[in-house]
Amino acid sequence: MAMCERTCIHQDVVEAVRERMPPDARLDDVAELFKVFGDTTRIKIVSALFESEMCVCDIACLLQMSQSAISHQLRVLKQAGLVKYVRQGKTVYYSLNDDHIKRIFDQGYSHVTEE
Amino acid sequence: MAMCERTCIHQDVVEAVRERMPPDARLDDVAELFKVFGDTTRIKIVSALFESEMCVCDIACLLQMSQSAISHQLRVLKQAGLVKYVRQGKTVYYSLNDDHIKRIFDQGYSHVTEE
DNA sequence: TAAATATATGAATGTGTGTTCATATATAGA
DNA sequence: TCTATATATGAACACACATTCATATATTTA
Repeated sequence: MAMCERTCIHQDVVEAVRERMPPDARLDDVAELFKVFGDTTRIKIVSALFESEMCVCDIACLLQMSQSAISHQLRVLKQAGLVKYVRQGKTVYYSLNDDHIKRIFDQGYSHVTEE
Repeated sequence: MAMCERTCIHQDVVEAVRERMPPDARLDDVAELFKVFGDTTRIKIVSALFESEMCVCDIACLLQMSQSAISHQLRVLKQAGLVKYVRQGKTVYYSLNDDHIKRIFDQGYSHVTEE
């Protein structure tokens, strides 16, 4: 049985880190946010919306995926507060909610390209 | 049956967006990276390592989780190239690989706090 | 060399999630 | 009002994944 599951090795370090870390709830929110970006389909939708607002139909066409799959993922993006939409007759146009999203994406993008 | 799964509504928009979007492989990499950040345990480990390098034992102690669970997640972080480690006797000290990680985290963090 | 400790890892399990399929809803036009 | 089209959504299914459990490996110390 492992000793270290009950006792820390460096109590002082652990205490210091614990005090300086953000509260758990905050970190959970951060993970939740990144999780939304952590899907191929969703990141492609976001990437597309950087260029132009788009209707569901066109996104499905662009990504060669079913309309249903796109709708479901747009729902996730909407619930995360990343996209907004405007209805115009039969079609619904989606766009990004703010440009902070672009900054988050760019940081990730530059990380994978700088290698 | 939906018409829009075969035909785009705005061909011109779709074409323009397609041309300006990054290649699929790149976007897959970006999603993969964000997915690593998109887990509560991993984001807490990363957040802890911002403060100090730490051994597996202390991380487990800090997060009140099993040593095994932490080891498994450190493996994921290592495979993603986010952490490095140094062995010192029986203990292994993990630390962040570069400070780009901090910038990515900060963007996500400020997004969830600015609400 | 034997015992203790820190870490790593494979298998199993339960849970989460993305897509599909079928269908419902909403709007426009005939 | 009936039909066509664009979108939304619930259920089902397959797959991914995080943790646990048992155990292996590595290193130190007695």
